[in-house]
Amino acid sequence: MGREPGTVRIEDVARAAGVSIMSVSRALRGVEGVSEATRARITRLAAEMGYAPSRLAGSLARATSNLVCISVPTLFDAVFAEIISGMRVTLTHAGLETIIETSDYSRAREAAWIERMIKWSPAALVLSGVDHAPKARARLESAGIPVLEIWDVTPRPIDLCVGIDHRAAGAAMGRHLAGLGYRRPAYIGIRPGRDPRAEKRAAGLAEAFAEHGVALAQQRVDGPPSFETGHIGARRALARSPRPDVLYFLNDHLAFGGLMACEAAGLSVPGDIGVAGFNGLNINDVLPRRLTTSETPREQMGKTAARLLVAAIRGVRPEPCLAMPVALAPGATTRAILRA
Amino acid sequence: MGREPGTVRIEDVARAAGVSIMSVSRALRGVEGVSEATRARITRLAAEMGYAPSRLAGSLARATSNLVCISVPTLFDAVFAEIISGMRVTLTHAGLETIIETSDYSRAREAAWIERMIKWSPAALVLSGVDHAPKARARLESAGIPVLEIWDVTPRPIDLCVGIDHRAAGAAMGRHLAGLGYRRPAYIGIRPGRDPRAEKRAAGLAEAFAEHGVALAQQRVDGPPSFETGHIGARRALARSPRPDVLYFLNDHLAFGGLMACEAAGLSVPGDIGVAGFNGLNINDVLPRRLTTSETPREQMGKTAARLLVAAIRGVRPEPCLAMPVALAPGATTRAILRA
DNA sequence: AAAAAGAACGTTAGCGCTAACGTAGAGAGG
DNA sequence: CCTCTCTACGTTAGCGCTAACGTTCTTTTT
Repeated sequence: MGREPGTVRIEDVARAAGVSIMSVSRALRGVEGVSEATRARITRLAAEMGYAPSRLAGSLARATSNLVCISVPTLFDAVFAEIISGMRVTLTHAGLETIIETSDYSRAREAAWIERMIKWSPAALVLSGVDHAPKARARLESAGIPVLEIWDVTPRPIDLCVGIDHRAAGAAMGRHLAGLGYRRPAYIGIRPGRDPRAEKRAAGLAEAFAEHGVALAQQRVDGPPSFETGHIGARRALARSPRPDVLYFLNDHLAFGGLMACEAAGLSVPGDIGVAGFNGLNINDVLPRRLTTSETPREQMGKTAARLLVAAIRGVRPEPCLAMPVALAPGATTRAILRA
Repeated sequence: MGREPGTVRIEDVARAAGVSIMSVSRALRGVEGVSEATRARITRLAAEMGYAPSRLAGSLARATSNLVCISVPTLFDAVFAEIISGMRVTLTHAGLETIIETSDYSRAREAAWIERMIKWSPAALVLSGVDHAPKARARLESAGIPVLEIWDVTPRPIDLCVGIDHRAAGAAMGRHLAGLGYRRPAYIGIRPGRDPRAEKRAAGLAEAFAEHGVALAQQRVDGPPSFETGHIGARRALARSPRPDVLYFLNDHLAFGGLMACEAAGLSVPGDIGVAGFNGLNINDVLPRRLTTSETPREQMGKTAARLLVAAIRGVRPEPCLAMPVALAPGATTRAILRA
């Protein structure tokens, strides 16, 4: 309850300007109901006095804050940093503040965080993916807060979703690789259940190869989705018999680690084995051989998502689900043409 | 002002429990003044009713929130993600919520953000580096909010600082490289003024070489601190005459890009040219030749910083400035021994 | 010129919570 | 038996702001 002694309150500005606090409130919020002359005087005075309107009080009075709470699995992967970066421009422009959480691929952590965030009366919530704890989904649907799901798509989003079709992306890569004549594919990923999007891509890949009567081998590594994990996964996959002829990694991080492992094992890429990743990270721009990958529009996805979200916050309900394009980017780590 | 219809208020819980709202408040906050039986009953009821105490109202009444606002230059670089990750564990455990901002290496953006954050009555602010806009510093000193500066050190922090001595780290690398016989060093970085810490490292390196009467060449690239920027910078540096015999990059990202550029140019590393970076990123774990670099304790720094910050929030003033160790990590991208 | 309309303010009543203080009743001490 | 103290509550008065509704006073309309 202690009122900070140095704090300038709206009342102080009102007194100094010789008006009521409502005029100050209206003037500073840019709301109608004050003459331009008065508004200018108040604005100047407020700046001089170093008045900073309390968001706590304002949000409490309006029963909603300008916070947009964003949950991503991790920030170690630049992918989510890029999506967030894309969103921020639009959100900041709309006067919204962002809170970021990293769930470390845990639904329970995401659910607990949602519970905490609701207490802030946020303007909106942004979740990564479309697979959430059932409790969390129920809570959100009853809370009436706009929810945006990013990075994945579903026909039944909570409110809005903007993402990519991971299964289709995996299938596209699968068809591409199968078309190049690969017949002993292996997927290198982390423990199942951690990253649902990666599982969908793997499933898509498996589907595509299944059309050729080929089964997908899987090599799981218990660890974070890192360079090192790809390195380990590749080493293990290479030790298998028969040796895979192409490795599809969870993402480009793992793929790069895997590429290093293949070369360290004395294998020629793509001569002896193919390597493919996912995302189109910028490490690709400096590699002597570009990684075969699928390019995802992270920044653009963020921008689009934020635009839709701002509209939703303002009461517009646009199309509920938007799928962004994924571009297959054949590189030099897989064959260029069908091998006879 | 609209009271959301579905919202459960503390009053609703109080009525249901047949007690006053203060008992509910006390019970749920774990404060003394309620019998254990009553507390248990209230806690159970609150959970059943789905009551979520409003942080807005609570923070307003207390005149301080549980928000810790953290500003970092970028999240594209995993370095800051790791520092944040280290801090979060401790902060979350202490019941603090984190807000993250990326300033994109702009003091003006940092200053504007500080201004916005003050309106939330945060429990503390965390800034990256010790070089801030003068206005921002003044504002913070008068606001009475605990401020933690991370990633760099200074004898005169705003409140607390936990970081590393970048000049010393640069000097240590300089002495190491000079000791290996390198005499035509070049620093590859981004536009001066963007990253003050990198400038300090470059200055340290220059100092060390100056002791041998050697001047440091500099190659600046106008761009983000990325793989690509290192690639471009290295290409340009290699075109110079005389050609440098060792390249010290802003960080490991640039260094890796530069390493690729050197190899693409047909140079042998470390035979023809040495390459050194900074940070000790985990990409190093999968490279065929480890990059010569300085390892920084990011996660540990975050943990330590958060511990100090929590203490400061609770009113304890520990040592104001803490320097963490930086470990020189000679790799295979520089000579192993002095060349005759 | 009287009535209606509109601009530019001010007043009132909260938003949902907590600090500080008040109070009733039980138990202890003399 | 009467204080005294302590526990377990309740009551009061805000925290700093905004929505909704008044109140002037000027301008427009008929």
